Amino acid sequence: MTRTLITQGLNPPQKKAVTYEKGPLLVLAGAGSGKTKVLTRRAAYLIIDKNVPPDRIIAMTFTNKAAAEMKDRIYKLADSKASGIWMGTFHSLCARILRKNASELGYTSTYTICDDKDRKNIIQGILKGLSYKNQIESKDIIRKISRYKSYLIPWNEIEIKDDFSEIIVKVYEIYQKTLKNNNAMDFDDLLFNTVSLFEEHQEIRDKYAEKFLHILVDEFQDTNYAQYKILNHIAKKHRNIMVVGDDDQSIYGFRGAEIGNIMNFENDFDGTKVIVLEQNYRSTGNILSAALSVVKNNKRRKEKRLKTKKSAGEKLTFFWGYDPRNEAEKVIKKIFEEKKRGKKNKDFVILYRINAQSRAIEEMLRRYNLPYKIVGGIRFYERKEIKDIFAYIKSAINPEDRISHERILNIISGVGKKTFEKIDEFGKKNGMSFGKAVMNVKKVENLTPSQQRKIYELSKIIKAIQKNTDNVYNALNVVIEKTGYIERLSQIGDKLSKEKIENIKELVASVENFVMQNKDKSCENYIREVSLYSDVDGWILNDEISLMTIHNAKGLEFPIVFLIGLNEHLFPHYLSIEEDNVEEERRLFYVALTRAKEKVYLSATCGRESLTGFLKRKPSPFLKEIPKKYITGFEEEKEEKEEKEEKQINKEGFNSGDYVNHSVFGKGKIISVEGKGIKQKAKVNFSGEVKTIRTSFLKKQQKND
DNA sequence: TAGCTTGTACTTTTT
DNA sequence: GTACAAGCTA
Repeated sequence: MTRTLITQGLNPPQKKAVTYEKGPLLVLAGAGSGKTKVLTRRAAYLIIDKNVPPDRIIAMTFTNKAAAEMKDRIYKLADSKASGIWMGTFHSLCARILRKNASELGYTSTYTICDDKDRKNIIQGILKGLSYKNQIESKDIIRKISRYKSYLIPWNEIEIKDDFSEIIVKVYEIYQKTLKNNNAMDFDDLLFNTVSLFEEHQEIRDKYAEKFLHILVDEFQDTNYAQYKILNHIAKKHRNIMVVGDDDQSIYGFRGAEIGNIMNFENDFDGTKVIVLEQNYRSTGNILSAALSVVKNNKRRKEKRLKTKKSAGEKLTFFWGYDPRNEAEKVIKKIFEEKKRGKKNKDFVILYRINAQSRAIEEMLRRYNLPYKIVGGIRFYERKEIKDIFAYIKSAINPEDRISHERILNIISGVGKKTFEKIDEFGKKNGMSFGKAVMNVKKVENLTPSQQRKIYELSKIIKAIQKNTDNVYNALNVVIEKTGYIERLSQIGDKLSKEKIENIKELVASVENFVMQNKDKSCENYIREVSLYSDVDGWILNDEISLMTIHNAKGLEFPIVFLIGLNEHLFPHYLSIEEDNVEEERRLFYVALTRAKEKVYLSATCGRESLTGFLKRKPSPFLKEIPKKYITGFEEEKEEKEEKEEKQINKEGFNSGDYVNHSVFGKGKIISVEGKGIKQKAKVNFSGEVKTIRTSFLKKQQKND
């Protein structure tokens, strides 16, 4: 692509940002203002127009998906000239730097990256060992430790004030030592250790600072202290750092994101040029105005004048659901209406505050046979069967990794914790890594002959994997063939096992793809990449309705957005109120609305059934912040009336023998009825096919219908 | 040591 | 209504 094309179609401030010459640059980019476009065009501009070698440019994003999209777009602009550019998430780029310099910190380059589940297991083990288990929850400890790490505070620098902080420091210390013993790091360590590396070895820091002529940072409002520090280090020499962000979209405060980083950038980097992008290209007028009216209520923000050239469009539409199921059913009704007007499944996204809210929607989508995809939630790579398979490969490449070894030992029937400890003890006595101890299992005392035989078989499998570590596809096939993992699953033969086999097949396909697309096909490279993958990343859009949390939706756009569960307690979440974080929740609401291009549907429930009866819930206070001229269907007084109507429907008596109608299955005859109220279920015969269905989904039929 | 059963607590957001 | 953990038994 030529110079003129690189700046073609850009508005003046965008063009200014893309072609900015030298020094620190802060781009305040409102929602939908072409943030990614500016970043990718600038990268292409530097490479093609300014002849900057691509490996001297580093571009940091927050999600792998954003990185993949940027990569894709830059290659479209600059072709193979862009190859070699450092592009990825903060975590993946740090992992890369650490892999090269691991020995300086006492790790090897094959170190393992622990995911959340590993972390939880380790912490729980430590709590058990210290008999703190009943005093404190692992969840709280994990949060605290993670917080300390994101502020770069090691365990031995924490001031002990009370019993609680004493426990935390103790657990933190043991946790770090355990990780080190396993040649392992968690997500926070990737950032923490990169800073340690730079600060303890200035010559290494200087090397990277010299190397990176240009630094480009996306979603700057979500950087935490550690990330900010990393940027400071690598920007030290050339100071060509461009950060793009929107303080109104800062929604990761709980993870240590510092909105102050964007507020103070100008102070920290002398001579910063500020460019503001205020032209929104995504949403219609009503959507943008509604979103801005809400976020305007935040005190801590930079004033902006975001505008759109699109027409006002339809108003936001609000509706009540009696309870989450009824709300879900109404969402689906709206989807069918929109589909009649020509919309496709992939045009819809259903957003919610917390993952648990997906259940009611999911159930209903399945009932109506609508294809959907949940983005986030249980991540593919955190599934048991996938972690098991990976544990074999991880054990082969990192002999210090006890966690993975313990996992694969446990798969063997007749081998458990006791056996693991015996091998561990043997290894420690003889100065061997755990992996080496496994290789010498025949010398371990007090094992039954069958245990010895089985573990010896395992050691042969590990050796076979080690012969194939340069190609992860071959290594994976060794694992599957030699362990008989799939055979064992198919012998169980239930629905769950079949699903697991499908997941493994999906894994094989994705590994095959990885091997085809990457020069470095090694197990190390593959594991390092996917350890940092979240579910959003592998996300391919078929014609499916998307379901995700608002957090996961950041950076995405859809023609039609449903935002459900707009109730007190849930949104803003009650815990965030306790933590005095309502402004962040309001920004989250802003992010949700600004995902929409054409239409926003908002909904709340009157409450939900609970053990103590019907629990009434008020609407979210954010709804009241939307001026009436932008929204239709929301009147607080109406709440009561709607609720009564819903109750009436549910009171309709259903008896066996009644003829009923169902919106999907059609006409049927009730065989039997069970339960009362909203939970009432009926067995219904739909022309031969008998189904059990909640009576709230049925309509009574007049005799001659 | 493994698998089954019972019980209980749950429910923020994620790289 | 689920997911996980602890406890019991074979």
